[in-house]
Amino acid sequence: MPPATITVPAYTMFERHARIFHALSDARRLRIIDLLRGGERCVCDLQADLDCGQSLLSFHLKALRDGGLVTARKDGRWAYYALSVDGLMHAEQALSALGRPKSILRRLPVTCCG
Amino acid sequence: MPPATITVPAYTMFERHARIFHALSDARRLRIIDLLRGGERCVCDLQADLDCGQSLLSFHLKALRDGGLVTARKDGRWAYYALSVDGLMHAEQALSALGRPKSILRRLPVTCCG
DNA sequence: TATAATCATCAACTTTTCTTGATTCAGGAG
DNA sequence: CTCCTGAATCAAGAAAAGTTGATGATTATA
Repeated sequence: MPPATITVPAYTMFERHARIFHALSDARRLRIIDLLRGGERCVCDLQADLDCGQSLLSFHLKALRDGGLVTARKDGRWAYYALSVDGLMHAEQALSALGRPKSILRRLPVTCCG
Repeated sequence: MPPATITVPAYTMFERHARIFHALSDARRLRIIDLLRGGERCVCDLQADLDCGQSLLSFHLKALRDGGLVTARKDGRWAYYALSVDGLMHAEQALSALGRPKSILRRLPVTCCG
């Protein structure tokens, strides 16, 4: 019998980064992040500030978790969310890489057409 | 006759930033940006590297234009795209603002529940 | 002028994401 | 245990985004 193999979805770097930016691509989620800039908050507290349904908020918090932008902590029957310094750092690194020129040679005018 | 008024859609800062991040939220678009890191490129050239249909590429280039991440220039029958330094800077500013603590006072533990 | 090439846009369709309301689960209070 | 509350998850529908192929505008080339 062959050894058991686990098939891991092979995400490219572009897919990983796209996932992070997707978490940031919604105005509601940016508002949530803005609220969390003030420090850790429980969900019911966020709900009051955002004036949106509970399940909708939960949906967006999940999107932020999946993107690694926030961390969740349960205490009793409350859930506390906070910004993930690591996640934000990854996002900044991904973004700054996009603007970095690839190589001085490649920057020379490309004569593909015309 | 009352003076003509132009109704401008009132985008919040969050909506503007969400639009920028949305442009970055797709792996294909990140690949395009990566190709443009090497310098300005015409569409037919990009198409060869991306191995995707022409109208699809055009669709994604439009998304990048709308997000302000790239600039387009027409020369004869060719269109040349390049990274927008301004656009990338805006994105970086938007992102770094998200991580900046709002105020020392607000960082004190919030006692909303429990 | 006629032809072919580049690229944007449109229409139709598929897939993904968002939204809402209901259900479920876990923990604390009575 | 039973009831209530905070929060995640599910199911179903609405909205948005992605994909494909066709059409059209513009411009170089024969």
